[in-house]
Amino acid sequence: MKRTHSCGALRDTDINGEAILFGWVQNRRDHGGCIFIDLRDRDGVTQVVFDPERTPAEAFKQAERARSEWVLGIRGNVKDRGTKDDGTSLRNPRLATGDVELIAQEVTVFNKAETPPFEIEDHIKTNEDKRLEYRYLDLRRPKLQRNLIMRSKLNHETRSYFHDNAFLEVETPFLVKYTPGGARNFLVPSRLYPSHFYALAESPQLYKQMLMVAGYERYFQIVRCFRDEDLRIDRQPEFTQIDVEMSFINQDDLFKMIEGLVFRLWKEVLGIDLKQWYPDGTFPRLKFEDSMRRFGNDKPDMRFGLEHVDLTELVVAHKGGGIGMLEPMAQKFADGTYRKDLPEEICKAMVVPNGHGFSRKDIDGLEKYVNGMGAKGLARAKVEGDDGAWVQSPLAKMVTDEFRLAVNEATGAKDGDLILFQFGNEARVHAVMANLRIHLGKLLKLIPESGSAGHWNLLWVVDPPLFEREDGGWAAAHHVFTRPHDECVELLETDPGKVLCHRYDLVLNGFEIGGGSIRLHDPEVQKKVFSAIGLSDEEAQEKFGFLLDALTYGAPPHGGIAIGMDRIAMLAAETESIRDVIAFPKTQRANCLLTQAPTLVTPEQLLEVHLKTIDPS
RNA sequence: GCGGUGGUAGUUAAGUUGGUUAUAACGCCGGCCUGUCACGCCGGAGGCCGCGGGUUCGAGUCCCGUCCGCCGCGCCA
Repeated sequence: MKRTHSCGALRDTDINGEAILFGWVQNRRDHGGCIFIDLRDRDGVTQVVFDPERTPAEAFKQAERARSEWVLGIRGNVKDRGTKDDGTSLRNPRLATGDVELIAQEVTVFNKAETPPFEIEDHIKTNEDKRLEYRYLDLRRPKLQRNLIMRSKLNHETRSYFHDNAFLEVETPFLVKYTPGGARNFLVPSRLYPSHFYALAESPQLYKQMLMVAGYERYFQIVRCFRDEDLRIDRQPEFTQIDVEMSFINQDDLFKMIEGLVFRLWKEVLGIDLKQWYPDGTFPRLKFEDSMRRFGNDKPDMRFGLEHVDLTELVVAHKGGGIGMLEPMAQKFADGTYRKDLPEEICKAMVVPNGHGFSRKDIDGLEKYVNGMGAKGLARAKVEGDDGAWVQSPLAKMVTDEFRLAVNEATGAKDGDLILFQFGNEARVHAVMANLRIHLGKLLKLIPESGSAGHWNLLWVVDPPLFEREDGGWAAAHHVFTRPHDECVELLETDPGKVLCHRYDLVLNGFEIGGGSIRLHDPEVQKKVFSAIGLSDEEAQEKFGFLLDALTYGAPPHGGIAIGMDRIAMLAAETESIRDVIAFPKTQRANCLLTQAPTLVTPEQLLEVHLKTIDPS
């Protein structure tokens, strides 16, 4: 018996022909006379009819015995589904093959099946641990099959696009030298060198730069990366990047190349023309500083408003505006402890239009939410009447009229609106307000809980600072080979916090789907960067010596980007978890419920790699 | 590391102030049924209530510990 069609192939044009289908029993409906079996493969489902008047007795007996998930081969005649006696059609418009059915003539049972722990259907609700334990069954579900088929197309189009644009696909090592700083590495003990370890590559970053030095000019790779950090709904310990690096280009050239890729993927894989939103083929650019000010993070979801308003200057001008909690902060700006251009503390507000609909209980719920984010509370005020009075607000009794009116004006809040405030540590306020904005966006149904709702908002976030605060000093906010803006180079020594750099993130509907930079290839500037973060020449040499050496042998100007394939697939599949686009994902505690990895190993295995383990208790 | 939430039949869930034999739906098994397509009807089997301790005459329910799933914070250059 040889298969002639997939289970999703038959159409009314095949009527009166013969077909042989192989697949799994999706469903069996026994009517005492007729038996219907829905046969499923990765391509679809076809209804097979066992009719005592048209099906040989031997095949009919097989249908009586068959059960869910048995693997069958069925030869039969393709027939129109016809009509009922009253003339209504028996065709099933919900099925791609619903115009036809297969009248079984011969059945081969390739395999029987245990009753699966859950049904192989999209609509069945099963907890994720069970799904992961029986992942090979979960993966039979049409939804997951669609996701992985789509992901395969993303891979294919990505390769095709880069080959069309003269890129070379080059593989790089997974077993690499441990590099301190950044993400935690997985360690792999060396058998040949006692006490020595490889690290699993957290990305091919340094290798792709060396490929540029080697003159390969255009490199890409769809590559697995490993990071031993705690997991999230969009993070796995091993994940896939589209890794890209180009020589002799500037930021605009790189953007153009990646924009072309995203346009192509959406067109070819999803059938969506992004030109309807981005007619000139480019994505908008938003300065990091503006993104932080308006949205509180560097990956804003701009499908909706609820923008933040920075009130720090007002707080300072009004010396706290009568609100005791704001006074220490105002004082520190006044006496010069805090710089206005690099504030350590800020005050932000967000206006909920017509927020009077929020009850005390609703707002307490919001406060509970932000407290979970590390906030100390949620100051709020409902604006009422033509004079903009604040009501239902703990601030109302303290606030001066001048400050209240100034805040109303700055935020644009008017009668019926609700203002929410956060103040304190800059990073904390941004983070809390950014999360609160998303939370409210979903609560107010400005964006869906998950998914695009048919709206793809793409942008570049550009020009972030090169350094971030750390323990009173400065640390590299990105990798240390990020090129500062030329006009900022002298600030490296005088005012590192003000140095901006050629780093960029690609953002889609509030998810960072890619990030990269133009690299630093001038050894003099590189030294100044190391110096600013307190890294000595020796330390730099120890950590990155091989790349620093490489850069001295004629490095071309170069830059690149890494794009998160899992996140793109997740967003494109309109699913809320990265696990739905990965065939064999791990749990949030990085367990594999299917194989039980990680496991203990025997003393002999440990001895071979020269390790002793310590009982954590 | 921290916070939240959950773990009861194969699966998904309900289970009241602690109180008789722990429910339901789907699935499974058997019977009936010739047009269903998440078929329908009748019947049946199926339980370490995550695990370990404690309180109590009595624990699915209360307390302590622990393991696991999920969500978030920290972390992720």
